[in-house]
Amino acid sequence: MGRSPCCAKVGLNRGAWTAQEDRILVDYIRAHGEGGWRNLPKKAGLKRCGKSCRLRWLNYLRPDIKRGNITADEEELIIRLHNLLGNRWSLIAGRLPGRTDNEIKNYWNTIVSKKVKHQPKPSKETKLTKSKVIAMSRPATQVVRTKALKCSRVLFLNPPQARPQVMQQQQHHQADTDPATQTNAMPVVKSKNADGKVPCLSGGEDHLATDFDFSEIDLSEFLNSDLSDKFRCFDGCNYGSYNNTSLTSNSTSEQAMMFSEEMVQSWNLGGCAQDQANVGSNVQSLSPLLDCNKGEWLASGVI
DNA sequence: AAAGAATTCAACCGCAATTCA
DNA sequence: CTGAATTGCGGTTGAATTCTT
Repeated sequence: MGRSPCCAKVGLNRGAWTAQEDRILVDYIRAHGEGGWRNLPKKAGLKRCGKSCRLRWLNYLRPDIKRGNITADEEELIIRLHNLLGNRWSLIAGRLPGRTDNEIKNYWNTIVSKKVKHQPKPSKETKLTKSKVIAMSRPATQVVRTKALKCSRVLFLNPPQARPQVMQQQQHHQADTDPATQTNAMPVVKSKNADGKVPCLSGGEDHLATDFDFSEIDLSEFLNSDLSDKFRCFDGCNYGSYNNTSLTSNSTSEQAMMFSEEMVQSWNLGGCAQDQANVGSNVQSLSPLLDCNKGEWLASGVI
C-alpha cells in the first residue's frame, strides 16, 4: 500500500492565493498557532491543501518575513554559505534573518549563479577577502549535498592561547560596559583527545597560536574530504566558556554563532592583519555549519 | 504599439526525515 | 519495533511581469 496523498486534491483551489484566503489563514494561525497543517484547511475553512497553507505561511505571510531586495552583504553571505553548504537553502536561510529558503533559492538560481558563472578569476592585485576568493573562484557545483547529515561529534578549531597584549587590553577595558567598545575575555578552550591517538586539528593541547597557521586550513575542503573522519573533535562536555557564553554539546546554534563571533572579535584585538583575516575567515566559515538539534550537532561533511 | 523573448518568483510536487500511535 | 502520518526540504513549473525588437 502506497503513501496516502497529503490531501484530497479534488475541489481544492490551486495557483495564486487571494487576499481573502491570506486573511483567513493569518487569522487562523494567530488564533491557533502554527502546525497541524493537514487539518488546518478544513478547520480554517480554506479550500487549499495543508501543504499549500504551510508554504504560503512560511514563505509569504509570516510576520517576520523581510521584504525588499537582497542587499550586497546578504548576497556575499549567500555566496559564501552556498560555497560551504551547497544547495541547502533552509540552512542558508537560517543565517539570513527574515529571508526564506524559497527566496534564497530563487535568488541564487536567477541572479547569483549567473554572476558566479561569469566571475573572472581574481588577479593577484585584486584585494579580496579570503572568503570572497573562495566563493568566487570555485565552481558552484563543487559541493553537492542535498540533505543535512547528522553527526555525533563536531569539528571545532582550537583557539589560540591569550596573547599578552590582548590580555593587557582586556584588563584595561574590563570596566567598560559600552557594547560598542567592550572587549571580552579571551576564550580558553583546551583540546582533549579521548585516547590520545587521534590527532586534534589544532595540533594538540596547549598549542600556541603562533605555532598554528590557520591559513593552511581550508575548512570547506576539509569538511568535505575523507580526512574529516580521521580527526577527533573535542569530546568533553564543555567546549569552552567565554564571557556569558558557554559552548557545550547542548548549546543552541545561536549560542554557537555568538560564541564564534565573540571569539573573532576577541582575536581581532591582537595579531597581525593576516592572522586576523585568517582566524576571522575560518571561524566565521565554521559557524554556519553548526546547528543543534536536541543536543546533536549537525555539520556538513562530518559524519 | 504590438509581439515575442526573457526573467522572475510563488506555488506545486515528490521524496526523505521525523514523529506518533 | 513497525508502519502510518506528518513535516520539511530541494527541484521544478508556469503564470505574470518586464524587456527587447
